Amino acid sequence: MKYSTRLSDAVHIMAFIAIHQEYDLSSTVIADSIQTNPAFVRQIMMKLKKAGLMSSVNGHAKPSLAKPTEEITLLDIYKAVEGNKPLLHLDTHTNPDCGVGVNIQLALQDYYNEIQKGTEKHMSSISLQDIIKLYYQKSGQAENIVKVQTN
Amino acid sequence: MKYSTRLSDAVHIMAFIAIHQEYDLSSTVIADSIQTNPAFVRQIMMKLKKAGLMSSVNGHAKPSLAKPTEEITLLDIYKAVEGNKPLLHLDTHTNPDCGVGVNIQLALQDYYNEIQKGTEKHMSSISLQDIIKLYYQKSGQAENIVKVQTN
DNA sequence: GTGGCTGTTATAATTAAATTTACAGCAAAG
DNA sequence: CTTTGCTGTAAATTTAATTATAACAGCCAC
Repeated sequence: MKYSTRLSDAVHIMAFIAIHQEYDLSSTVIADSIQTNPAFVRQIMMKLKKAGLMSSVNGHAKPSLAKPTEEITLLDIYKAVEGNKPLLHLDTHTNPDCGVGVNIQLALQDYYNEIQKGTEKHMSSISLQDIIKLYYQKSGQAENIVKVQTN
Repeated sequence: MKYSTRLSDAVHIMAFIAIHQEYDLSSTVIADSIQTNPAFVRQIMMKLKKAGLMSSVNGHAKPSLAKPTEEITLLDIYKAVEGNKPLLHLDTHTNPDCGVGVNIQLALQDYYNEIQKGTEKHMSSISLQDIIKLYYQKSGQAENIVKVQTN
């Protein structure tokens, strides 16, 4: 399949909203920045909304974050758009008549779960605010602009 | 796309070889355990071989591990079969005319790299021996059988 | 030499994802 | 109260990474 870029796109959307709170932000405007189409943006936005990370009103092009950027973590966004999809995937099609096949996968599962937990812990330590701060560093803008635009 | 199960299958193959060193292990026999086809098994085995994790002789159905199971890590196997494929994927199709789009993805990349490094460190701490040990626990067999079969 | 295997390539089928189209319903403007 | 543009949502299509399959040259042991 294609690689999923939902997490990246969702962060993009959230950051875009945080940075441009003063403008009208239709799904079309956001889609133009991601270079995708509005329906896809709306699909992701609905997942973020259902996860309690942003809010919006039907027919009204003014989405807003539901919490301060410091309180939204990368893990929150990951869970919102990817659900419980793990990073590593077992092969669940092994031969059930082969004890080795089944039990090796069961053993692997324990280690995959451990890895997943570690990664999620790491993701929960990164906030949207951290990402936006780094974004401003990357784009060479002054730090005080961050404060103006995210309040 | 489909989810990649190459890592799981590669571990399966390595463990299978470690556990059944006394038998002839044609790609067909191994494929039967994973319930896939021999050519796919051979493709993965070649990657493991090129990474220096196992050895085999053309025309001879007796593959063997190139190192003791304690010295082969999950990261070694991951790198062998997935190369530098990351776990999280940036959206590289954002609008280049939109500064936000580009710089948000650049900021994200730094955090993704950090996460990747953490995960790889974790994977490098898990050995094939660990997985095989847990496999024997899962299949309810005595620990001493492990020693007989992996020496 | 024969049979069975590995190593290798090329092609098809599968599957998860993104894209696109479509439309019902809401909100604000006139 | 009608128009316009938007959101929310579902369905159908296209794209892309993967697995599956087929084919065959070359090696090994008998």
